[in-house]
This record gives sequence, structure tokens and C-alpha cells, in this order.
Amino acid sequence: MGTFSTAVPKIESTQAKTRQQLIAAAADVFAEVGFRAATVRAICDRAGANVAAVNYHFGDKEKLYLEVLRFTQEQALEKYPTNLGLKGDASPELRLKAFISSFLFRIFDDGPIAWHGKLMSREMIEPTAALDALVDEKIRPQAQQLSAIIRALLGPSATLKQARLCGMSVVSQCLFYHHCRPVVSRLFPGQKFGRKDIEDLAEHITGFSIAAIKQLAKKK
Amino acid sequence: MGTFSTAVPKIESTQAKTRQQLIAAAADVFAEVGFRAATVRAICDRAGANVAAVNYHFGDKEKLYLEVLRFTQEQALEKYPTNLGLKGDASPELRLKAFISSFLFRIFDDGPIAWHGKLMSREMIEPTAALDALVDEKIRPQAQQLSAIIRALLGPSATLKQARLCGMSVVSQCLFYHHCRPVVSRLFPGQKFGRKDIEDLAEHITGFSIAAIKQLAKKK
DNA sequence: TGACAATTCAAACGGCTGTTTGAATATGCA
DNA sequence: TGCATATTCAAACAGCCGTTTGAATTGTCA
Repeated sequence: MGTFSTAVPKIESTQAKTRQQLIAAAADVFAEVGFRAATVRAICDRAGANVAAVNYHFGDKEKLYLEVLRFTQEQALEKYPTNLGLKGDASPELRLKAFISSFLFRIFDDGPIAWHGKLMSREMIEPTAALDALVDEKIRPQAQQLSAIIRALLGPSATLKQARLCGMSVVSQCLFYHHCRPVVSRLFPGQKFGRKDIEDLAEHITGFSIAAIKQLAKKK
Repeated sequence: MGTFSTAVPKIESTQAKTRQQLIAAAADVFAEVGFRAATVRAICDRAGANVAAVNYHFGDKEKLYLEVLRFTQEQALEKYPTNLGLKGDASPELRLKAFISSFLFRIFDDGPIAWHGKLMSREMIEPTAALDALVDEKIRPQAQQLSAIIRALLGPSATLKQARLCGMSVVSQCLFYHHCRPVVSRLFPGQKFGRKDIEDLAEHITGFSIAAIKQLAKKK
């Protein structure tokens, strides 16, 4: 049915409403309990739809999951573009601080944006075919951006391998609080993850990393 | 029938044999597919035991899982103690190097020792009730050990919060290569994880961290 | 409006799950 | 050896899972 050619927007009012609600609800549930533990009944309940809705609109549970991954990736890229919104001629120190801050905020964002991070964490444990595309399209550009910042800090005599290692040291510190949150929360019950706490974290990670990198630059 | 028992020592062979085989098989299966996806039938099959064996010997699937976590953690700590056979009066720098090296070796060990790392990764994504006990019994002591090393490096004027943040910066760098291995492998296909590579990694993380910590110590 | 397609719905279907049961068997001790 | 205990076993139970079904409802366009 080639229905949506009738000029006026108004489409998708009832067209794909259930579809959209299913994706949103599924992203929520998948991020919360994982693909396997998520039940289509829970998803449909949260979406206010019938149990059969998932199979009718997506075929099966796994196809819905792929659709959710695409959706959350788009959302995350839209709110936190790889650009970071910083002038290109800023100092490497400032650019590193911006990179770390936006990385943390993206990971700890509330709502739909955070879903993608959680889904990615699960991809780490049990990678699917989707991970290959995700690395090439989204992660590698960020890695190269970070590598450029760090080479600027290390100076011209630094090796590529050294820059790569330092880059991973930076990213690892950001990801840690996200990946290991269950342990961190139990180890230090006082640790929260509000806006101020994340700014403190960004401050520490930036200071820690710049101190280390500059020290390494001297020794070379 | 029990025909082959009449002659030889036969020690406590039948005593806790099934129990032990169940733990070994369960560690295998849990590490492979996770707690939720692991079925007691698969575990019992691999252990050569009856389906009811898990409930008879451990009460239920979750108690078996906790036992497996404890077992694998003990194995890992036994093979790679946090001090790596270091004298108590060694310098903080050497003790940090030992801590980081043993942490990495423990995580990247082949065979049964590596089970624990995989299980812990899954615990992070989907914590079970077992995590509370594990943090208190095994992880917190290690965290305090690391904190002591770092306070020795930071000097007496450092705050507890600062030491805690630095400790997490150290641990995060070690865990990163394990947690994000699927991404690291795709990003840098040349990166392997043999013995030499891990020693290089330990070298970098130790140098990076000590440089950062000493710089922070100066500023305070 | 009336006919036709798209969508929703309650109900049910197999299948797999962890767990229980009660009988059968093996073990340990007098 | 004989008996009490500990362990194993096949079978079944109850419940949840993803998915299917066919009828009821809604929306669309001539």
C-alpha cells in the first residue's frame, strides 16, 4: 500500500505508532535486563500493546532487538555528535577535557541516550554481527580523534603505539565507572552519579591523564 | 555398578566427587553462556550427574553459582597473588607494578582461571545476589590493599577520596582490555594478548599511573 | 456507505526452565 | 553382615517463554 504519498505529513499518526512505542519500550527493557531476560510480554506491557504486537510488527524478538540498536545509536549520535562542539584551535589540554567530559556525560545520560551504552556493554560480552559495523562507523572515528589530541600532548617524538596505549588508558578510566558500576556502588556506597559527581570524575580523569602523558613526553 | 572400588585407596573419592565435578562443569557453562542462559541440565550433563544433583548438593542453581564464583576467585588468587611473591618492605612503585601485573595475568590467564574474569564481567552487566557477598569477601580486601599502595605514593597529605579515585584509575586500565576486548580487537587487529603483550601492558599502565600519581602528589 | 485490508486482541500451543518426588542404589559404621 | 544414612536416578510438576491462531476491531478508499 503506497499510502504515505498523500502530501500532508499527518502520516504515522496511527501508521507506526505502536511500532515506535514498541521500540522505545524494548530499548528500555533490553537495557534494563538484557536481551535474553527481557520478555516480549514485559515489552508489550510497557508499550501498551498486545503480546502478539512484536511478532506482527517485527517478525520476532531478535529483529526487534536489531531495530532497537539502530534506534539508540541514532539517538546517541544526535545528542552527542562526534564533533564535541569545540573550536579546532583549542589547546590539546582543553580538547582532552572536552573529550572526557562528553564521553562521561554520554555514558551517564539519563533516558534513551543511556540505553545505547548499556546495550553496547552487552555487545562486549556477547558480540553480535552488529558490533563490526558499530566499531567502523562510530567507535573508530572517535578513537582517531582522541589519538590526535594525545599525539599533540605527547609531542612529535612519540610513537604511534605509545599514543594508542595512552588513548586506551584515557578511555578505560571513563568506561570503568559505567562497566563496573555494580561493584563501585557496593564498594563505595557514597558514590553517586549526578551531574556534579560526573564533573568531578571528568576533572580527576583529565588531571590524572594529562599528568601522566606530560610525564611520558618528558622521558622520551 | 561400583565395581572398580574394591581394590585401590579410594580415599574420599565418592565423598564430594560429584560436588566438585558439578562446580567445575558449572564454571565452564556459566562462563560460556552466562548465569541466566546456563541450564542445570547442561551443567549436570557435563558433570555426568543427574538433573537433581544440583538441587541436592547446593539447594538451587543460584547457590551453585555463588559457590562457583567463590571457587574460581580462590583459584585465581592462589595462582596470581596480589603481591606476586614480593617482600613486604618493597617500595610502593614495585608493589604497584606487582599488583598491576598479577591483576592482568589473572584476567588473561588461559583455562579455568580465566573463568572468573568472564563470570565477573557478566556480574557487572547483570548483577546477581552473589555479587554482594563477593564484593565483601574478595574484592574489598584487594581494593584496600591497592589503596594502601597508592597512599604511600601520594604522601601523607593526600585525601582518602583522591586515593580512591587513583585506585579506580589504575584498576580501570587493567580491566579495559578485558571488558572491551571485542572492540579492541576490531579497532587494532594487531593487538594480541600473549605473555609478552601483557607484560608490555603492565609496563605501560604502571608507568602511566605512577607518573600521574607522583604529579598529583607534588601539587598537593 | 460498503467492501476490503490493516491492526489488535484473547487464547492457546509447544517447548524449555528450575525444582520436587519417591523409589532405587550405594555407602559407612556396628 | 545388617542396618541406617547418603546419594543417585527417572519421571513428573508447575510455570514461564516466544510464537501462532483466528476472530474481533479499526481504518481506508471506491
